[in-house]
Amino acid sequence: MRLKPATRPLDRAFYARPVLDVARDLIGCTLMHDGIGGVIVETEAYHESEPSCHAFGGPTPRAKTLFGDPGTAYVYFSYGMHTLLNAVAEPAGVGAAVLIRALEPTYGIDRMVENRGRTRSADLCSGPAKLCQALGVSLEHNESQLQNGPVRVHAREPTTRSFTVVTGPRIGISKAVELPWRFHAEGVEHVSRPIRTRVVSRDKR
DNA sequence: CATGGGATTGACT
DNA sequence: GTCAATCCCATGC
Repeated sequence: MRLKPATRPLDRAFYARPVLDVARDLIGCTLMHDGIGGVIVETEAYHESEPSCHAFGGPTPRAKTLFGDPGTAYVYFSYGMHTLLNAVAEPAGVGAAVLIRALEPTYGIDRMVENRGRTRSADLCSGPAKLCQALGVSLEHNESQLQNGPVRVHAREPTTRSFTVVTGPRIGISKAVELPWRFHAEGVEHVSRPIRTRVVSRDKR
């Protein structure tokens, strides 16, 4: 059993691309915090041009992070109790980010169990708030850098199996619900909710 | 300053 | 399937 990813963190250029590309390509990469982490299996894209994005109303105090440098962590508090983690994408000045929605638990699983108060693997990181709790990601990490900060995203590891990426509508929003901006690895049980979707990338690796 | 709405989750019918 | 918990932040007066 490995203790940490063998690959380097993704660099700023990875995030400085169209947010849909970043969302798709984050599938299969590894999210880490404090020795705890897993393979990203589900993401959603948000962009200032559509009303479900927090950047839609411009750079308000909360949303200003979204307009910052690509690769910045955007962490915010939702429903009075949940923390959600995003990776800021597109060039600085454009408000866009990728919500990390689910992981396949890989590193520090015993500590995930501790943090979550659940034992089943599929209950540890199968949701955007669950994975933050499992990894200990909190509001303090807002505006930290994913390339070299406490929370990092590593490039796809050679040992990660190949998979197909599928896409469909985003979850839990009330505006722009029709956009197929949710991505996940097909057939993975660690997603927040399986969906009927179309294939965008087959046998990715 | 007062109000209302969530990019969710877990418990329950 | 339904529903409450709980608080930051955006909006409006």
